[in-house]
Amino acid sequence: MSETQAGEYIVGTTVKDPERVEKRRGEIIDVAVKIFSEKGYHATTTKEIADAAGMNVGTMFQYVKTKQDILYLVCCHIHLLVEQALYAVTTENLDPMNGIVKDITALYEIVDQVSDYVVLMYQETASLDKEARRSFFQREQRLRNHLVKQIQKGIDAGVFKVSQESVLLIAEDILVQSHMWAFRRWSLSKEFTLEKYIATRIKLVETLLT
Amino acid sequence: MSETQAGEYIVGTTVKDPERVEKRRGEIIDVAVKIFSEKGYHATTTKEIADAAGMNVGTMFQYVKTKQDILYLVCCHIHLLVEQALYAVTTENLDPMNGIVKDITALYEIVDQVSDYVVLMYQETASLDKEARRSFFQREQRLRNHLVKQIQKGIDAGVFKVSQESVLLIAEDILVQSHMWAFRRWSLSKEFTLEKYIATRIKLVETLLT
Amino acid sequence: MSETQAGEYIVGTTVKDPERVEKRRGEIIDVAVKIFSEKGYHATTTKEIADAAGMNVGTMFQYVKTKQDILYLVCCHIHLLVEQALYAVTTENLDPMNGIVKDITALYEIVDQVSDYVVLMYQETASLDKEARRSFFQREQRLRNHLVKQIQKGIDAGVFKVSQESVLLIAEDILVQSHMWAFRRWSLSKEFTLEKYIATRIKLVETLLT
Amino acid sequence: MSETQAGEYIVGTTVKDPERVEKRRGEIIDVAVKIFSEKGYHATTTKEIADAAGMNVGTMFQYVKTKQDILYLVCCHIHLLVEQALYAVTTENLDPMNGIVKDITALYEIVDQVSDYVVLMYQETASLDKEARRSFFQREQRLRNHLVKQIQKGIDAGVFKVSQESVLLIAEDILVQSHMWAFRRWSLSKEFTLEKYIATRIKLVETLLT
DNA sequence: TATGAATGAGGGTTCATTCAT
DNA sequence: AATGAATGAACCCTCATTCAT
Repeated sequence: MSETQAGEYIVGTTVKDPERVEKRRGEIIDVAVKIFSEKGYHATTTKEIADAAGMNVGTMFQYVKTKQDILYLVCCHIHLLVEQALYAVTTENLDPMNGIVKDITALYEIVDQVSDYVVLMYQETASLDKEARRSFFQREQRLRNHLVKQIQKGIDAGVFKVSQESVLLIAEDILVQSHMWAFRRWSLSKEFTLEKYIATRIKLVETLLT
Repeated sequence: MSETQAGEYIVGTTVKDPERVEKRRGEIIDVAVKIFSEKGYHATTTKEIADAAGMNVGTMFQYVKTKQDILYLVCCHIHLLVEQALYAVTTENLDPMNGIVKDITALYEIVDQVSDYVVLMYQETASLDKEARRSFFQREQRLRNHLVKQIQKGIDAGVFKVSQESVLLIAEDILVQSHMWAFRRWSLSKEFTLEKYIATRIKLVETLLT
Repeated sequence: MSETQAGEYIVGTTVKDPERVEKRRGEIIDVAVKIFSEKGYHATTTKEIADAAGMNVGTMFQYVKTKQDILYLVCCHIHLLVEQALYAVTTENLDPMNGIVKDITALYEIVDQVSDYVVLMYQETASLDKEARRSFFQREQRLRNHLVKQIQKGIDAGVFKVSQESVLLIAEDILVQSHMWAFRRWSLSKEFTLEKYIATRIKLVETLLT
Repeated sequence: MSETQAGEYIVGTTVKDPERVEKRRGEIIDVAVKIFSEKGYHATTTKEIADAAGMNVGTMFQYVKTKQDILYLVCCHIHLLVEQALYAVTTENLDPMNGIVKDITALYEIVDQVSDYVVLMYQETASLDKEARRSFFQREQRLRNHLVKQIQKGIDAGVFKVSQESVLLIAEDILVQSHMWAFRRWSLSKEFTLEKYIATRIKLVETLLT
């Protein structure tokens, strides 16, 4: 019944101590995320990253096997930022509609905060190889499933009136529409502020769900 | 009142005969679109393109100034495929809802046909420089405005009941959701066929518009 | 008794009419001399020259066999400018010293006028192949011999008191010192105007010769 | 009072150990000087230099940023050869004329030894960009100033009778006339051996100075 | 574990020259 | 004689990765 066909992509290292790996990779990710989103993955040099991380190239390549690994770590990191922001909102005690509204708000706000990173994630995901990409998609799926569950709760509670097949699509839409705020900002920001965007979105989702 | 802030990005050439340029560029685009969508822009060599186009590298670079120019031509070409498919449907004599439905169907069907290219367009747009990207976005805007007009007609006819600010968003959504069928196919195709996707989308858009 | 060991280097052409060749080459030289002295021989493109000459590349290569031919023509042209300016002064009726002075003055003045070209000639002469270079050197020799004769006249007249072996060197010096005004202008112009340079030179040459 | 308008041109490197840089650059210069003077700067390939230096291209480009940097190093190296040969002669205890004679002899002898390199330096100096060229000229000026001082000593001692404005010109001449032995060897060697050239030059300079 | 010099294949682009029209 | 598109070898430089210290 598991939806994940395979294990997670594992980034190799020659370093034994897992804590050190975690810490060093954190340093790498922190700078890589910034440089990648400024110049793009391909235009960024491994040396550049190492320098910015205050680390030697050789050292960096002990915590990571390839440049692509860094991209994978970065993509996962960005995704985690979004995921954690979403999971941080408690919707337990709310009625379903308010729950969804809170989720959407949280989602769109975090995307707004890290929109450069979201754009990066969208564009450079293609530079991952099959394995890494699949593994990354699993994470994305996890997030969507969270939204599906939220909507399902509303249906089960008799509050949302929406066909089963629409549920999935609406969940996908909520997600993609948060990303849209990043990757179509060049178009949307001409007409919307974040607040107006969220408000309009919420109104539309209410129309759809009830 | 013009929405275009600047002229179109012009791809340079040293060849004087415009017809020849058109023809030769067509040959370049045809192969580049395929290779790019198979291997990605960065992984593709200019020589590879020239070879595939049955052309000398030097010759190719007379019709194009940089590798990026090829990408721009490719992106525009893909966009044009979508645009033309949309403009080909006649919705003149239809009632607004049927018009939108026909538009959506046409849009989603063409995206389905060229979905690899649409993904390419999404990902590699970032590799264009500012000028070229802006110029490309103008084209995208043109397409969205077409949808806006279609919706507006429905509103003016009193058939669609939707706030002014939602119009733009719905138009953007229709567009992005066509792209979604390409760039989230890995997720959507688990649950949807194209037909089911279109049908569900239409149902949702009917809910929204009426 | 001829000092030229071999014939002149001949620049090839496929065009029959010698007058047309002369005229067209004149057009080529006129622009090439300017572009070469602005950007240098290697940085200049044959197409650039053809364009500037209002000529097609193909056409140009009918009046010239290689790019180097253009350089050769240019070098000869520049040399001719200097030579003609020198030959234009009449020193027939002057006493030897005044003759030399007039020669020097003419020489230095023309070099001043075309100093960029002289620098070009000095630097790019090396880009000529053996044949062309030898041929060019013959022209240079011709000019030096003119000066040798002038000095000799002074010696024969009993006015100049200078050893036979010095004659040649002094002639070479007069020539090179005119070039110096071009190729060491970066140094000389800090202390000298053209007039002062000429005056000082004349004083020195008077010391040497008398 | 400083004659140097700006700092020295600095050749970039990514290698940290300065001693290694010195050593490796020495290896590069040694082969480049030879290849350049055989084939000319433009006709020489960076790979050719690296190969000849028993170095990887990539390695070479860690000690040098551009091909032009190699040319700059080469020009400076050649200039240094000349400079050091000149500074090596001790003229302290000699009377001014003998001092100058010793300087000239040393200068002309070293130029004779490295005449191919001197020609190279003359011709390719133009291929340096503004910065590098200016920096190179500073070195040249240093050398000339050394000669100026030597002459000045003679004037101060009352041995040389020569106007102030001539001093500079004579110093420049001594320098250029040493170079002449290289760049007009094709003409001079027909009539002079090095010894005869030096002897004649010395006689002329004596005439001028006393 | 950290350092940083070495590696070398490869990539985008240029340009003198030719040749069919 | 003029045109201008075609050719393709060649060039400078980069950069992910390794490995000896």
